[in-house]
Amino acid sequence: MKKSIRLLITDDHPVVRAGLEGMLSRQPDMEVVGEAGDGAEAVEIAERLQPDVVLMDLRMPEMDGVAATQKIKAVRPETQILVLTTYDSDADILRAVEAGATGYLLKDAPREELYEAVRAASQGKVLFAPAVADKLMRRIREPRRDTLSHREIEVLSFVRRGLSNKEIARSLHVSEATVKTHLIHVFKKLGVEDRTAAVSVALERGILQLNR
Amino acid sequence: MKKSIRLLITDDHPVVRAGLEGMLSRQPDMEVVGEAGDGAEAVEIAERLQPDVVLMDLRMPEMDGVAATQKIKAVRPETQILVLTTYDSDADILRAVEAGATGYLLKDAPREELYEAVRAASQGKVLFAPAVADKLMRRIREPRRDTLSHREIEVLSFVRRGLSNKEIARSLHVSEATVKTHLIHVFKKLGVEDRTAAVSVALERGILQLNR
DNA sequence: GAAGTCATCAACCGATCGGTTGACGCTTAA
DNA sequence: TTAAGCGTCAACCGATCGGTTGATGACTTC
Repeated sequence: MKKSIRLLITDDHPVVRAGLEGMLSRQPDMEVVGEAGDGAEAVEIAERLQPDVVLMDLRMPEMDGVAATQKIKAVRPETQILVLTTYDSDADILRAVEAGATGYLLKDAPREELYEAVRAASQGKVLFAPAVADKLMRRIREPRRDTLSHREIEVLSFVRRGLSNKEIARSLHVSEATVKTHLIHVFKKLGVEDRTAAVSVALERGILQLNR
Repeated sequence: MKKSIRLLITDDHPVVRAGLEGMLSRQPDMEVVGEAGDGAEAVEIAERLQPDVVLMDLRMPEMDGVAATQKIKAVRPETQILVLTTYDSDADILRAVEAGATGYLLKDAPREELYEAVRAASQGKVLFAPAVADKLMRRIREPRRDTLSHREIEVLSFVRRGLSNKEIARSLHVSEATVKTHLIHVFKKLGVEDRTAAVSVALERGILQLNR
């Protein structure tokens, strides 16, 4: 008899946890050993139960999926993290991969795709949802002109809140000229022509978040 | 023996459908008679199976939850629609209620809350998640200064895409002065001082959507 | 040590934006 | 019918923005 894959499910929605639990525990070669409702809980339980694969949501209270992934990987690198989320923004995908995720699935994936992904992850194989793989490929092909620096993102986040260049300059203790320079760079990188479109594109790509 | 509540589950995520199915069909007084993956399917199945309560997601391909709710209510008004979604934007809530939803729950609701909501809905009782009720109350208390007219929303959606006033004027076949007037009104209604903040606030409140 | 990126600043330009005031016709609600 | 809201437009103003050129120093990377 094959040893079954020990799973930890992490998601802040009880409905989703129940769904995953039901679907996965019915597979003969899988076993759900725990559930967590936020990132902090996931880290704690993963350490205690040492699952083979952690299914990880990204947006959660307390600690988000990326941070939790990093912590789990730091403590026990052989734990495989399979990100399962609604969001397919470039920024989310990249951050998850950088944090050490073994795979990236979208929640609208059909059941079979999910099973396969869990099995692949348990063997350390890297597997992405087709839509996600697409995004990654495109990102690699076109030289990423949209890698904003920290400062640029910081300035853009003030723009999002409706501050003028002058106000941003005061907030950051730099001159207005500096703010303008940053923004011009942002426009070029994002391929837009004004601040409003820049904010819009940044939100779409997940460079900025809607809440705060 | 009490007659059990006949349920139709509508959600584009297989995982969520499985979760709801598992949780609800385990309740002695409930029975899941069908599942739908989009709005169009929901309308079709609801007509055929005549469920007591339809659990309805809002954002779905083909036909969104609001449209599906309207159609189902039009054909068979005694069907109770319980909206179950991730989004709690004012605009979403209002549109759902206007379409005839009997209740509005968020997906992060605990199991018990869900069970109660289904039972309440089956009797035609109106039930909202606490967070949702909060939003509705606040909306009623503060005179809604932010009810944008159709035209204003239209103009704002062009602004979001980064068009200048002149370009918007051309697109809508009106003068630039008109566009400016609309925008000034938008700023006042949303309580902001420039176009970028207006877009940002509109996105937060669900007046504009990120995609398209 | 050269090349590249990043953050910083200055001075200047024309275009655009935000705001005001005032106006007209239309429809809906009070 | 009076009021209110909507959509349309004009003319005008000062402030802001987008863009350019050019420059400096710090820090990596090769």
